[in-house]
Amino acid sequence: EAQKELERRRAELAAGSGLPVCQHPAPTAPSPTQGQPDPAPAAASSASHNYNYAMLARQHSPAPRASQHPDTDRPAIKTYPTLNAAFYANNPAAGRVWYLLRWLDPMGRGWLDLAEVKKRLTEGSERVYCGRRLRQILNKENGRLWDLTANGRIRYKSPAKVAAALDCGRFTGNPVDIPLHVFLGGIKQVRAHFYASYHSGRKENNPISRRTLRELTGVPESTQRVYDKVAGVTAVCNWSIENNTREHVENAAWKHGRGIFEFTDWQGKVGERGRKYLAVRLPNSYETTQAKSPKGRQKKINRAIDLVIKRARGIGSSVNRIYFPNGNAAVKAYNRNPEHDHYYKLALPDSKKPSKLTSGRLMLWDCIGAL
DNA sequence: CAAAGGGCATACTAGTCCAG
DNA sequence: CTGGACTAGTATGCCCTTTG
Repeated sequence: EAQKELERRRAELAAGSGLPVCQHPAPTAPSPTQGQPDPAPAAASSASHNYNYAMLARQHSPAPRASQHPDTDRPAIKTYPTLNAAFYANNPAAGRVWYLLRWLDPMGRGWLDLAEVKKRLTEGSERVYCGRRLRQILNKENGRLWDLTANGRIRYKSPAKVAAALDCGRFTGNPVDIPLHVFLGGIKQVRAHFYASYHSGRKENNPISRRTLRELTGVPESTQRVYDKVAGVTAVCNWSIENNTREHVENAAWKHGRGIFEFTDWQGKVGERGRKYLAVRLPNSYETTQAKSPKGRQKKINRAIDLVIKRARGIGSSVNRIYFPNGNAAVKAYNRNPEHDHYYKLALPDSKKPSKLTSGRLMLWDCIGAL
């Protein structure tokens, strides 16, 4: 049946060597404008703006928003993690379509011929839905993510407008490239990559607990693990090393409860070989295969969002732990404000031997405890 | 529109483990 | 009642997608 046919096509895409995608406005060459502000206009910007951007795009030829995925050399779509989280929570299918619309409009005109869109997304190598399903999605988000106009066009909205419509606030972190084939795959894959982009867009991949991730992305812990596998996110196990003087033992026990355990440093990563330390497990940190994308127009988008949404900024909840790449930075920060636990990286991770526990890497941290 | 099948997301429990 | 992650299994119900 058609269901099977769809499965087959997706399997092909997943196996995807070569990927016969997008012959026509295909942004194949690496963009010379990469790293420059993204010339994609806000969808609702004036006609003259559109004209200028179009000229610009024509001069520099390749697509403004689409870039090559460095790992695979396959085409990718620039996405915004904040938006991805909002799409995830609201309507991932529509989010997928919105990104694909931008992909299908490499000039960034802000509108597309509806018939053409339907054709591309329901037939051939970019097929993601059957005609009816696509219609449902388009109708449902009409006025929110795009406008279906009387003259047979679809005018998709700018990132800022979409952010306002979804009420997701300012864009944080870096934009993230998600390979095109992900958008052409199953909805699970799309959701997984929307989730993973949170990790990819973070500036430092410091430890962060599953719980916090749930609060930030809306993805429950068990689902995060599933998505990690789907989207190629790997967890790094983090342990904090405490000194094992009597005073410290009591201190650590008081602070961490039963979470402490004894760590024997056979390899001499911390000090002399074989010495024993108290250790505490910190939250995982995560590594992804998705590539960061240049910030481009993000500042402008955020400014536009601010015109719409007024919202308090800064750290909302109290922070207990702060992470630093090295001891110097931690000490400096600690001297400024000793009210938090300051952690810094102790040893380079052992990348050779995956442990039973993590099936991945291990990172050791030292802690300058809060006063 | 209605229906249907299966995929998918999610929650929950229970238990385990804490370098190689 | 202070850690945090992971696995596996079970259960449930929604959603996705297609079709009649």
